[in-house]
This record gives sequence, C-alpha cells and structure tokens, in this order.
Amino acid sequence: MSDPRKWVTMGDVARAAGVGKITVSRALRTPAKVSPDTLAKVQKAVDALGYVRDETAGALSSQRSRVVGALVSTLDRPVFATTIRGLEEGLSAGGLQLLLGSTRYAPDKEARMVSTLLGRRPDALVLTSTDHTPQTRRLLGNAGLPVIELWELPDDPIFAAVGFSNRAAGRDMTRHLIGAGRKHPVFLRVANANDTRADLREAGYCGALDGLEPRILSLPADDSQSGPDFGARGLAQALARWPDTDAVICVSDGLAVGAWCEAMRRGLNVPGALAITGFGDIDVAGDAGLALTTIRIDGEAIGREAARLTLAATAGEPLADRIIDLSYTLMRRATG
Amino acid sequence: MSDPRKWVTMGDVARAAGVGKITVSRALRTPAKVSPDTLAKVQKAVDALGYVRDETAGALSSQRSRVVGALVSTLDRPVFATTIRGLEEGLSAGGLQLLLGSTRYAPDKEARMVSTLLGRRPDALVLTSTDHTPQTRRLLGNAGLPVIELWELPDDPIFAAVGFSNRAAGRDMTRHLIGAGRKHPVFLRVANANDTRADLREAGYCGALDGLEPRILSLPADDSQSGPDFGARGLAQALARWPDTDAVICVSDGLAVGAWCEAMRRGLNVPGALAITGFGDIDVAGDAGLALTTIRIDGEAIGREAARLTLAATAGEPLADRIIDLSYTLMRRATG
DNA sequence: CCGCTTTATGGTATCGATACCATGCTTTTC
DNA sequence: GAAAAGCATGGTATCGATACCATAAAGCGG
Repeated sequence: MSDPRKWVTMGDVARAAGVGKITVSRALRTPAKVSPDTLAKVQKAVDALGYVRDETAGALSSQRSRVVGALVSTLDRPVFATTIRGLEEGLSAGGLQLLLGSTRYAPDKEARMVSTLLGRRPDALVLTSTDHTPQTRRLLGNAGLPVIELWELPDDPIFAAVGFSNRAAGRDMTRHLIGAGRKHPVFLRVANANDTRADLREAGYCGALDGLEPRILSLPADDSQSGPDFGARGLAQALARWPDTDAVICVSDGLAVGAWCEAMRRGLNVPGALAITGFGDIDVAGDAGLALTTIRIDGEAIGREAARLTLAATAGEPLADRIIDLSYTLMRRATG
Repeated sequence: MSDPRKWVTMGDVARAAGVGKITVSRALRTPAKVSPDTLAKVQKAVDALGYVRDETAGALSSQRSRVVGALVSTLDRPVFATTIRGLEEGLSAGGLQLLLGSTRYAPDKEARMVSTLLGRRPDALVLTSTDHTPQTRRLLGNAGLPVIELWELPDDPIFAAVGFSNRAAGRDMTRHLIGAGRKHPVFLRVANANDTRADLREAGYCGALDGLEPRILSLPADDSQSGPDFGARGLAQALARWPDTDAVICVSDGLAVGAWCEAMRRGLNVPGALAITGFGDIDVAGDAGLALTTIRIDGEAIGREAARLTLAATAGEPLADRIIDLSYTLMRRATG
C-alpha cells in the first residue's frame, strides 16, 4: 500500500480491445447485447490485463450498489452463523454481496450501525431483530429501501419478515412437557434486557402453564460466562429453590447442555426424574450427540429465504407475502 | 423502493448550513480543521436533513473505501464465527467495515470470491486460510494491498499472518496423551480435501508417535452429517478396527462430542479406558459442560489482532511483525 | 507596520463506471 | 421499394464526495 499501484480501468481494457469503454461495460454487465466477436476481444483484454471492475464507481453511477447490509445481534450463537451462511450463499448466487455488522444486543449501537450501513447505499437491509429504536425506524423510513427482518415475526413488518413465533415455540415446548406428565416445569434463562426472543419464549411458557405455578429463573447476564456455565448454575439454583422440579425448559441449547451435564454430575435420572429441553438444535443436540429434546430452527433456511426475498425485491418484483413463517420443529429426543 | 427517494447530498447540507460543500466534508471527516462555529451549523443541518454520507462516492474520489474484505472457509464452525466477531468489532472501532464472503473450502470459489471482493476496492483483505491457488495469488499480487492470513501460520506470508501452528498443536496433544501412558492413540478426522488445518494436525500427530503405530481414521466427508455424527461413527469404526484403542484424538470438538457420547452409550470408562480429546474449545467443552480435554484456540483474539494489524496497515504504519503467533492452550479436563 | 506563517474556507477538476441519447447499419414489413 | 424496427456501438454528461490549489483573514515577531 506504500505502492499505490494503479488499478486497471475500463478505459485501459477498451483501448486494449480496440472498442469504446461503454462496450466493455456492456460486455461485462449484459453480454447478450454485444456481438460474440467483440465479446471475445473484450474477454481477452480483460484476462490479459487482469481487470477487475470497480464496483464503487459502478454503484455511484448506476445508483445500485449490489450490496446488502446485514445486522445481527450477535455472531456467538451458531444459529445466527447458519443464517448468515444461508444468506451469504443465496445473495452471492444472485450477484449481491454481504456487508456485515453486529449490534451485541445494544439498541444504540443498532442505530449507529444502520447509519453506517446506509452510508454504503445498500440495495437492501437484513436485520436479525424485530424491535428497533425510534431513531432506527426513522433512518430506515427515510432510506426507503427493502428491509427484511429475521427470526421473530412482527405484526407489521417494515417491508418483509422471515421467521417464526418464539412465543408459540415456548408454548408448544411447555405443553409438550405438561402433556408428558410434568407437574413443575422451570423456565431457565439469562436476563438480557434486549433479548426479545427470550422474552417471547418466556411468555409462551407462561401462557401454557394452565394453572401450574410459573417458575422462572433468570440469571444475571455476564459476558464472561458461556451457555453451559449458565445452564449448570441455573439447574443448581432451580433445584435449591424448588426441590420438586421435574422439568427444565432452557431458553437455548447452550444452557440445556450445561443443565444436562450438571444433572449427570448429580446422578439425576434424565428424563426419568428430570426432563431437560433446549432451543435451537445445535449440532451437539443431535442423536449422535446429547440427544437433547429441543426446538429445531432452520437458521440456514431463514437465511436462504431472506436472500430470495432480497433478490426479488431488488429486481423490482412484487412480493407475494410480506410475512413468511418458516415455523420450527419440536425434536423429541432422549431428554424429555 | 418503487419510490426511489432521493438521498440527501452534501450539497443539500451545505446549502442548508450556508457553507461550501467542501466545508461540510471537512466538518464530518476532520472536525478539527473546522471552526467550532461552522461545525455546529453543519451538525445542525445534518441532523435536520437526516443526512448520511455516501461512502461509495467518497471511496471513489479518495481511493480509500474504508472497507475490509474477509473470506472465511466456512461459517459453520463456531471458532470462525468468534474470529469474525473479534474482527468486526476491532474494525468498526477503527471506522472500517467488513465485507464478508465464504468459500466452503472450494479453491475455485476462493479465486472468484477474491475477485468479487477486490471489485469493492477494499483497503485490506483478511483470509482465514493459508493455501491459495496460483490464480488467487496472482490477483492478490496485482492488487498490492495488505492481506492478512489467519489461523495457520505460513512460512512466507503474503503480507502478514496471525494464528498458530496446527502441526504443533497436533503434536502437543499427542505427546500429552502418550506422556499420560496411552499406548494406542487413534487420530480421528473427516477427509476434506481442502482442509489443510486438519492435515497439519494429523501431521503433528504422526510426528509425535515416537515409534507407536499410526492409526488414522479418516471418514469420507458428507455435507449432511454433523460433527457429532462423524465422531460417534468414527469411534465405533475405530474400536472395531483396533479394539485395543485407548485414546481418540479428534480433529475438532464437534467430533469429540460425538465420540464422547458414543463412549457413554457403550458404557466405556472415560478417561479410564478411553481418553477423548478435541480441538477448538467450543463452549460445550468447558468445565460446566462435557469437560473435554482439548486445544483452546482464542478465535476472538485472532480476529482482534487481525483488526489491529489491518488498522495499522491502512494507516500506513510500518509493521513490527509479519507473523504473529498467538499459540494455543492445552486444556486438560476430565476426558484425557 | 511590514512580511511571514497559520487558520478557515471555497472553487474546480477528478475518481471510474453507467445512463441516456445518437449514430450508422442491417433486417423486416406491407 | 420506402418506412419502420432492430441491432451493435460510441460520445458525453453524470453520480457524490474528496484532492488539490487558491484565497482571504488573522496572528506574530522584529
């Protein structure tokens, strides 16, 4: 970089190929509109010079950046990572690129990041979050571009949304356990002020209790601890507080793994004496792993679907649905 | 987007503030060079109009995009996700943005993705991979920008590298087990043609055997299977082939989890009869979880360090070191 | 009070691609 | 056979910010 080598420009290619530079532009962008003859000449010149089109210049003049901004709450959780993977693959197949930012569950950071992303004039925005600050909403409104919200489904999406209902998932899991004869299910979570998804799962749990006593154990958030740490500690506290606990509904698989291990250490019979369930279906939850009963959420499918919507929207196609519910699957395995 | 609302431009802000647009540019980019008076006027106009600077235009004229392209092999593995997190946070603190692409371990896709990323004229490139196709090398060479390679440390980095030695890690883990009295350690991996990291760990294993019989079980890759699936199947095959196996060195924690679970199902005494180790130290491997003996790699630190190097390089500072070895830690826990 | 530097600001050209319009040429149609 | 339509190509203006140079005013030492 101390040697700011000049990039080869379209003009250079045009000269080498003996055509106008607009023809080069067309040859690369819309090859169908150029005769096979010229196309070959241009292609040869491109290869010879090692030309790579400057998309920033293209974005400026065409007012289409071919970039999609994505904002995730966190990259820690594997489910988000798989969503990003599905999104990235879907978009790159359609010639779009992914510009990534993360908010770490901080609403003020969200507004700042949205602003930063908008600075790149993206063709669309993907947000893995549903509740936004008024400032964020104002920014998004002014920008007037397609915004795809992921994971939780809002009643009134800004533009479109892909996901499932966390409340319904929490409710179904709770009903499943009660239906299996559990009398004292505990809901175990981490107290993260801005994790609406956890709030909704909790609400689903509460709504399904059907007269049973609500037992919610919410551990104070702490960045230095991992899911299993919280899960192990949470189970210990739950048993201390409610000795007759016979089921633990963990807000995530990470917690469930910790709870399961703690139960093993205590010699508890799972699922005989204690059922343990998670959310997410991370890979260690599978049958070859801990065989954890959990709610499976297909993060990759959410990402792919978001990519599909984005491509359609940027191509100007009308949307069939503004809300796409991909639902979830209750994976009944060995722990409950 | 059917309503392509006009973006507010710097000219609009300048008019509203009653100054020249160049002054607006300075007020936003280098506030120190503008009088407090004008700064306030500009700030007010920016807020009133909801102005967001067009970075694509800025990139074109300044020839600095403030974007860093990153290419990862896969986003599946949690360790990469934490690296990306560290990188993203470090870069955004320095005013740089992350443009993400993934290769899925396919070298031809790597070359294509590098080309796509270069089209955005990034200020630097971060590659979570060390071996590149000649085509990729040519592209990178022509571009002449800082390239940071992550994870494995090459002998001769293109520009700079941050990581650790996978070979040494494989060697140390093997030595640890042999030192603890294991006589028949098996190396368990997935046969992925382009996963050099696995190859190097395997090489480390071979180098440390010190006369013991090398026992390598390489399962055919299969996208539909998860780490634990391979681990469980692998352990079963290893025991069938070499009944006297007393240790399994898994190439990743995911495999180790599956092997551990399979061992439990078979009622094997771990670590008494069988030691099981992994690589990566994912969160379920911790003490509150499976308490897996593993090699801890601080992915987030690698990302942060890469961000630091990138910021220094784009600021034109000379590099103190071209190779930064962050090493790893052997986490001796309950399984070996 | 004069030249000198420093500070704050503005004007204009420029980055590299694409939009838009124009041009010749060939092909189709009644 | 003339008008209309289609095709391949090129010229020029333009997108929105910043680099570079110029200018005016203020500070300052002798």
